[in-house]
Amino acid sequence: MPLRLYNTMSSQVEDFHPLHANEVRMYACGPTVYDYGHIGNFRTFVAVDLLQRFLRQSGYKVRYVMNITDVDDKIIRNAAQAGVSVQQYTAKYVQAFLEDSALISIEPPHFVRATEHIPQMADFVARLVEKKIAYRADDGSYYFRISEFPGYGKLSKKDFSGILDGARVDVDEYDKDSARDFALWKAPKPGEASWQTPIGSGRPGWHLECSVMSMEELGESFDLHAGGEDLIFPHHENEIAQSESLTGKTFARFWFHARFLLVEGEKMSKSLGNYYTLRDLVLKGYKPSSIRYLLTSVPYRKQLNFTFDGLKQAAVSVERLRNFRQRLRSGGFPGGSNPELQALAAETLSRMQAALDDDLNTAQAQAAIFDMVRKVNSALDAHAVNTGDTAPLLAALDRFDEVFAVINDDDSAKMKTISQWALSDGREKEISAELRDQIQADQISNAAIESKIAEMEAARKARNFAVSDALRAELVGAGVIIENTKDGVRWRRK
RNA sequence: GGCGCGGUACCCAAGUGGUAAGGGAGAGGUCUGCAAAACCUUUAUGCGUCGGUUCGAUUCCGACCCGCGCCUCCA
Repeated sequence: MPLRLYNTMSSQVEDFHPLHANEVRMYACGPTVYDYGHIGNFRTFVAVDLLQRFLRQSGYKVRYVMNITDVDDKIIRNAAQAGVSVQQYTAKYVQAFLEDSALISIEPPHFVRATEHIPQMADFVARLVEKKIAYRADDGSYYFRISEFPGYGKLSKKDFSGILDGARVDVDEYDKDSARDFALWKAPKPGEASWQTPIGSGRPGWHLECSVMSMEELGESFDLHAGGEDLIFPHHENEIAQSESLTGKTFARFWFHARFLLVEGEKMSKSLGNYYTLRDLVLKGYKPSSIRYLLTSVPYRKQLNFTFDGLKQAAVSVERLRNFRQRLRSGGFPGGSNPELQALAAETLSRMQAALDDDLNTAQAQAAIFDMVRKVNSALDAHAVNTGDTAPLLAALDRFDEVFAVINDDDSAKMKTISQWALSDGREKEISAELRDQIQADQISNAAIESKIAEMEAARKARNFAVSDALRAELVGAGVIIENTKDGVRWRRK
C-alpha cells in the first residue's frame, strides 16, 4: 500500500508518488519572525515534521525546505518602532524559532530566508511584467493581474468570474487595475526599510517569497507544499497564480494543510487569554514530549482541542511508553524466543505503517503501539519473554519513535534550557514550582543515585523498612522515581 | 451570504453497511513489607436530533439543531 494523502487541490485522498523516483521535494511555509511561535504554529510544523519523518522511514530521500519570512509589514513596523534594523529585530525571533523547533523535536528542514533572495524576487517580477501578467502601479508597487490566470481560485475553490468583470471598487485607493489583484512588490513608504533592485526600490510581497524560494530550491514543479489551513487563500492561491503563469507548469502537486487547533474549546487568541507559546507551557512545568505527543495524537486534518487536561494525559501516555522500553531493556530474560511475540512485533510494524500510510492516521498508529505494549507487559508478567524477543519488540518501538519522537527522554535538559532563558530574559517570575521540580532531577549524579539505592537495598534486605523508606523518599524528593521489582531496583529521573 | 469541516462513553479520540480501536480518569482485584510499575475485570444496547433507504445504519440519503474554519492580519 502506498502512502495516501489528502490533497487540498483535488479535495480527495490520493496515492502519493513523487515526481522523482525515490526523492520527495517538499516545501512548508514557515514562520514570520516578529514574535515567539505559539502552539498553533507548532501544530502545523509538527504535522509537517511527522510527514517528513514518515516519508524518510518509508524509504524516500526527502528534500524539505522551509522559508523564514524575515521581512513583512509587521516586521518593518515593529523594527521601526524599536528603532533597530529589520535584521536586528528579526534575529532574536529567528533564533527563538530554531530553538523552539528543537525543543519540540522537529528535525531541521533546509531553511531559506526571504531577505537573502531579494534579487531573485525582483527578477521574478520583471519576468511577469515582460509577460504582461504583472504591472507597475504609479507608486512603484507591482501587482499581479489575476484576470491573466484562468485557474485563479482552483485551490480554494473560489469563483472569481463575477468579480473580474468590471468590479473596480477600491481601485483608486489601492492604485490597482482590479480590486482583487494582489501585490507582488511593495514600494517603500517614507522611512521604511527597502531594497534597491532593477525593478525599483521596495520590498517583496509575502506570496512572492514562497514562489521564488521554493522553485529555486526544488524546481519549477515539486511534490508537496504544506502550511496551515488559513494559507489556502490567499497565500497559496497566489503562489500558484504567480508560479504557474510564469512557468506554464504545475507548481506543487500535493497541497497539505493542517487544521487549526482550539485551546480549551475556543479559538486561541490573545484577547481570550488562551494564547500560549511553547515556552509558556514549559515554564508552567509541562514537558516538551507531552506537548509533542498531544499535538500528534489527533490526525492533522481534524480540529484538535488543546487542553491542560490533555497535556497531563499525554504525559502519562508517554511515561507508559518509556517505562515499557526500560522494562524490555532491563534484560535477564531466558534464552530462546517466543513465536507469538515475534509475530506481534511484525504485526505492530505493519499496523503502524498501514495507519500512517492512510493519510497519517496517527491515532491508529498509537493504538497499534499501545496494543503491543499491553500484550508484551502481560507476557513479561508471565515470564513469557525470551532474549530473542526483545530486539524485534524494541525495533517496533524505535520505529514508532522515529516518527513520533517522544520516547527518548531529553525533557529535563530542554526544560533546564528554557528555565535559563527565562532567567536571562527577565521572566524568572514565570518559572513555576512544577518546572523547578522537573529540572531538579538533573542535579543528582547517576553514581549518587546508585549508591543511595545500594544503601536502600541493604536496609531492605535487613528488613529495616524505616531506613529504606527514608532513603527512597530522599531520592523521590530529588526527582528520582524508584521501582522495586522482583528482579531488582529500577530507577529513572522524573 | 458563498465554500468547507465536525458532533462517538467522565475527558481525549479511531473506525466500519452487520453490531463500537487506543489513551487518560474512576471502581474492584492480582503482585508487593509498603509505595511505584505492570496485569486482569469493569465504565456507550449506543455513536447530535428526527425521518428515509436497507434483512440490517453509528456508518448511505434528507431535514433540522449545535460547534468550528476560510472568504486578502493569522499556523
